[in-house]
Amino acid sequence: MTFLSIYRSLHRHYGPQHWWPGETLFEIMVGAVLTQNTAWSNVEKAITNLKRARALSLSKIAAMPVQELARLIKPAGYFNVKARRLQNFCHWLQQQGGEKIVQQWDDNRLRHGLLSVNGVGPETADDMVLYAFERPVFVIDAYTRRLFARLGLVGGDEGYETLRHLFESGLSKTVKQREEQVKLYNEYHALIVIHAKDVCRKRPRCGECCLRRQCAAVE
DNA sequence: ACCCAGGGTCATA
DNA sequence: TATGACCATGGG
Repeated sequence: MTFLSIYRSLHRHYGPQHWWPGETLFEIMVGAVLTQNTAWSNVEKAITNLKRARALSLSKIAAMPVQELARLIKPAGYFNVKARRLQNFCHWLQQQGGEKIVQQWDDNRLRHGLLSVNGVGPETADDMVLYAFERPVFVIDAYTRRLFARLGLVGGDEGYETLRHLFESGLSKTVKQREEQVKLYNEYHALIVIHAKDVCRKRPRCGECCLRRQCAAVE
């Protein structure tokens, strides 16, 4: 089995996912913070609240009292933490001159810039880099670790960057074009998440295919 | 009633 | 470097 053959199997089974759910670049970035260790259905409620309050914009979130922001995003959980994180991120983005400026940066500068924000870790940054800015980085999340550890392609306890490079180099042998990489990484991560949810709901704690925390041999 | 989710930070050793 | 505590809502 290879990284590419597994992708093909997932794609054949589930079909294209067209991620990320979100209408604008900014909405995708907000969603990336809100979905930290949280079910997407809860994030949707929070985003709906922001839209209804006409608060889903860089300037609004940056200027809003943090308490008010926390109230709006409450359904997403960890609302006090995430309100601070969202504002940290928006303040940073404003200081850089906004999306249009940051969009012109090269991949590495963009990634490191995002990572410099308190509350934006590797996965959140890469969600933004891949899905909002359409740059070729492979997103590593808990499901990805568990699934590929199960399949025996990785150990599972590697660091984030190590894993990311394993995936990227494993796929770059056949997919070399930058835009093709973006599409592939985009679909691949989406398929992994869909697959994990699918398998887990069907067979909780089966001890074999299930990717929940307690099922997985790793962790 | 329990398990967990598309993580990240901070304090401690 | 590596653990552990902490954050919190809502669905299965």
